[in-house]
Amino acid sequence: MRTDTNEIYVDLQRKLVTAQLEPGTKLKPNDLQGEYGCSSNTVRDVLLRLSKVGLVEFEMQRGFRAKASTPEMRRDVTKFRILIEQEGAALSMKNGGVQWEAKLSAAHHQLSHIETQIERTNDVLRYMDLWSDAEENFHETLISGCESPLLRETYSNVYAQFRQQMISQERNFGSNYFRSIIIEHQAILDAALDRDVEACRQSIYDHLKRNL
Amino acid sequence: MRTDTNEIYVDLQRKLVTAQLEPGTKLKPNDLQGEYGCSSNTVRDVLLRLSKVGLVEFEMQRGFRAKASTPEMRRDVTKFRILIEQEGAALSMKNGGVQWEAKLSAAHHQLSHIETQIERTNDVLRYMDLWSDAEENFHETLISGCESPLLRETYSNVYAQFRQQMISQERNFGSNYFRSIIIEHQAILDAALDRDVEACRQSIYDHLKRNL
DNA sequence: ATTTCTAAAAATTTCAACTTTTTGTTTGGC
DNA sequence: GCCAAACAAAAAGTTGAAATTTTTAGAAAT
Repeated sequence: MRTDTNEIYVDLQRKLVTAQLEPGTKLKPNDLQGEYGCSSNTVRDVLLRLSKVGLVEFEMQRGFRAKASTPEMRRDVTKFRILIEQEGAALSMKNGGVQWEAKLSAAHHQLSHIETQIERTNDVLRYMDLWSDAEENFHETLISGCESPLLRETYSNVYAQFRQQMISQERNFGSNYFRSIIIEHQAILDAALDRDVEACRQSIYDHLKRNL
Repeated sequence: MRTDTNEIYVDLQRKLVTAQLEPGTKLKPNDLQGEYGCSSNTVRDVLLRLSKVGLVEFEMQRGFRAKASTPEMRRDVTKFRILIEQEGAALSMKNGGVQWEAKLSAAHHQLSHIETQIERTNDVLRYMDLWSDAEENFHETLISGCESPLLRETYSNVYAQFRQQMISQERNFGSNYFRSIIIEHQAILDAALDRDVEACRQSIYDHLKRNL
């Protein structure tokens, strides 16, 4: 009846990027242990692994806490995400083949479908999880042709941290917001498929600059 | 009489970046436990923390191994290091004050002193540890004015991985080698102090391109 | 000879008790 | 009344062993 360790990892990860565990919260293995019906040591293991992604801060003899969120950190993670995503996209445009174009096109189609639904129904909550996955998938697909495992892994971490930092901020989730990002995602896709590196860099910047 | 956990971390880290633990080696907590007079679980903790830096690979239910080294990975880590270092240096040149210039100048002075010694005496081994520290310090100081904790942390990890990947390769440690890098480090310093972003980007590239 | 299956061995992960360190509170001195 | 030392409570880290999983190796079957 024990929860699989990997499920604990995934569950904690989700709680961290959705701010169910708010930034700065102390994460005590002993408290969390109860939730999952495992020993505190197992939780400790999971938290160490989450600290690799940057969602959790670890300090020797002082335990763990959900990574803090400050205006400076939010600007930092945004700047860094822009850098990595621009570079990854540029490399993808250089190296990517038709297959990359196809995958990107598909990812965008799916994302854009969900975003249109949200805009029409104005029911953000209902589609939030779906949208989250699709957004991440689109951005990761964008850089997926870069042929650099290190860059991709770094991006994946930065994206997670970005979510974590911003989620508590984004109270601007009206349908206006989605009208904007529909256009922004489209601009990124168009530039990418055109292999217009400068336009793509610009549209990535435009997409994220509200967080600077 | 127990070894402090942090010492275990530092010791393993050193063995990893110096290839005393060769890339790809399986790292079994049970084997290493003996070396340090602690339980295997403590070693496990340390290895999880080292996997955050990217020196150790971890796979669930399959344990740990020193990160592998292949030509592709060496190229990847080099490309990525160039990217991060160029960007960090550019930002430092933009944001850095006199203090940054002073620290950079000092770091270079120290490094250049050691490199001159090595070139004269041709006794690489004797100065290797000193040189390693000075080289890392110079490059980290170069980007230290970038005002982005994330970029600095990423660089620190990438630098460590770079070392790990290259150490087994660099059999080109003759005095020719040091003659070259003395010039290269000087070029980086000069460009940085001149705040000539393009020249600095170029000299960073020139410094690392041999590994591409 | 190659593949598949099974049993033993080895390695990894989990656990709950124990030790150390940190944190917070109370008490006593100034 | 304020600071500091001592104490108590809580949290973090460590341990050795048990439980689980993966790997290895040998036997049986195709």
